[in-house]
Order: sequence, then structure tokens, then C-alpha cells
Amino acid sequence: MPTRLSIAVPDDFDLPRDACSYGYFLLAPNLWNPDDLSLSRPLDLDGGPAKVRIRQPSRPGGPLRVDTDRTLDPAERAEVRAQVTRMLRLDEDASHAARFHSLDPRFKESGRFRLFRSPTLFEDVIKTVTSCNVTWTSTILMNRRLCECFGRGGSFPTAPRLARTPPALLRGRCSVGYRDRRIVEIARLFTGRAITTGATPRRIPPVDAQTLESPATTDQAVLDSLLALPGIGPYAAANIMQLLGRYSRLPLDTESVRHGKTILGFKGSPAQVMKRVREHFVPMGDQAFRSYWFELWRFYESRHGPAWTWRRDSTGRLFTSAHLST
DNA sequence: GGTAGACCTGGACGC
DNA sequence: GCGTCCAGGTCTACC
Repeated sequence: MPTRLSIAVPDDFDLPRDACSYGYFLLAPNLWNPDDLSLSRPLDLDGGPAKVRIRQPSRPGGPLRVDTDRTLDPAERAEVRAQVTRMLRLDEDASHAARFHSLDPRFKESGRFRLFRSPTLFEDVIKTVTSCNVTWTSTILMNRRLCECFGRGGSFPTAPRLARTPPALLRGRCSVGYRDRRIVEIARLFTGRAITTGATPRRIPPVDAQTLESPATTDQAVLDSLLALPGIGPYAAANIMQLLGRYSRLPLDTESVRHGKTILGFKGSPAQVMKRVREHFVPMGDQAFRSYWFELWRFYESRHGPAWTWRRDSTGRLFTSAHLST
């Protein structure tokens, strides 16, 4: 027997705009359907996996209608509410929008300020690792296989599941390459265990997700904790920080260089262009990433149409340098 | 502190 | 169909 939940949202919330706002909405197990404007995916709940389908019949501001494929008990309903709230950043309201739009009024009319993310920090971290040093098509593949091979009911694999997976098996089944060991080590850290790793062995304390998610923790403390994780460098740490709602740092990569050259008109070596891109967004202060990202996103939409029209298995595969370079 | 090279995979390209 | 080259961020060794 399916369960239907109704979740209240901020007045401005618009599901197609706010769900299709960051590339992870195109990665498994997420599935955006442009035909009926719904977001579907399995969620791993205490009582087992459950598929959810999220719609917003009355937009903007109307409550979300969340349908599941099985009956949920009260505790599981609370879990779904918490995970949907995290994914869609329902806790970011008009005050967050005003803060961003006062610094960058270009996006006031569209109302863009929310950035899609995963239902758990662990999924965000692993998705970030799978996006490093690969083309977008490989990132798509890795996430699909992780869900198919190690997720319950097609959901994203949990930390305990990946923590007990042999790295070679992960590599063989999911094409994660040399990231195999790093992913397993991160999973172990998320299960509350410390590890010792590296060519010059160093001890890494367990990840305290609650502290990382807490607004009371300083940006510097979060950054230091993230950089200590295996496979997490400056780019990945900055990206995870924006996924944690901390927008002052830019995850600069080769895509930033392309953007700096073609859209912002900067010249020079990749390192010089990156430096100029970073400086360009300094005036945006603690909203720098939002300003940078929605500028980038606007470029993608100019190429491929509004993001809510993109399909995971067609348009969603086109975000490679070959398709984006001018 | 700065930097070159290794790490892997999928895709593009030439034959 | 096969071989080669390239893109991509992090880690390590070395200067």
C-alpha cells in the first residue's frame, strides 16, 4: 500500500527550477521527468528502500506531494521528510534569497538561489569523488553502477555497505578506477571509524557529519576536516562546502577555465585564468559560489534549453568539454 | 613551497 | 576492430 505525504515549502519554492539547479539531479539514483515535472528516486530508509516520486501540483509555493511505493511507518515518514528537505534545501527561505540577490541582482527575476543536493552528506561526498579527474559521462556511469551494484533497491549505497566492500570489487563493477580504495576509506570514516592511510601513514579521525552540517562550525574547521579525507583536494573540498550551504569558496576546475576564457574574456595560462575567476567573484563574499554557479548554469541553459527540460539519458550526458567549448 | 609525473577510464580519432 | 591519445583532480616524490 503506497503512502502519500504532503510537505510544506517556502512561498517561492518552485520544484522544476529548484530541483534542476545543480548537476547532481542528473546522476543516479535521481531521475527527473520533464514530462510530468517529477523527481523520482529510491531512498534508503531504516526499514528498507522505498521509491519516492515528488511533485508540486501548485507552483510556486504549493506543498510537495510525495508518493512512495510502499507503506511507511511514522519514523520512516519522518526520514523521508528530512531527506527531501535536505535534497531540495527547503530550509533555505526568503532571507537566503534576499541575501544572495542583494549581492547579485541578475538572478532576482528568475528567483534562482537554491542548489540541488543529495539526501545525505555521504552521497554528496562520494558523488564529488566520482566527479574528480573524469569526464561527465564517466561520472554518470560510476553513479549508476554504484546504485545498481551496491545500493538497496537501486538506492545510493550507504556508508556501511561501501565500508565493507573490497576495493577491487568496487573497481571491477563500478569503473571507479584508482578511486576504489579512497571511496572505501571515506565510507569507513563515515561509519565512525578512524583509519590510517597514505604513502606516509597518517591517521584520519572519523567523520562527524553532524559537526560538518552544523552552522556553528566555522568554514575553516569544515575545510580542514574535508581536506583530511582521502581523495579530497581543494576542488572537491570547495564543492562539498557549497553542498553544505557554505558558498564563499569556488571549486575551480577546467570548466572554470573554459568559463573564464569564453564568457568572462580572461586570457593567460589555466592557472592565471583560474586566479582571475577567483578574484572576479571576491566581491560576492559569502555568496560567491551561487553567483559563479548560476552564471555557469545560465550558459548551459543557453546551449541546451531550460534545465527542467533536460533528460538524464540524453541532454544530461552532454556536459563535456567537447560539447561546451566554443 | 612549488612542481612533475602517476593514477584510471571512456570517448574520440586514425588506420 | 584495434591501438593511440586525451581529458580530468589528487597524491606523492623530489627539488
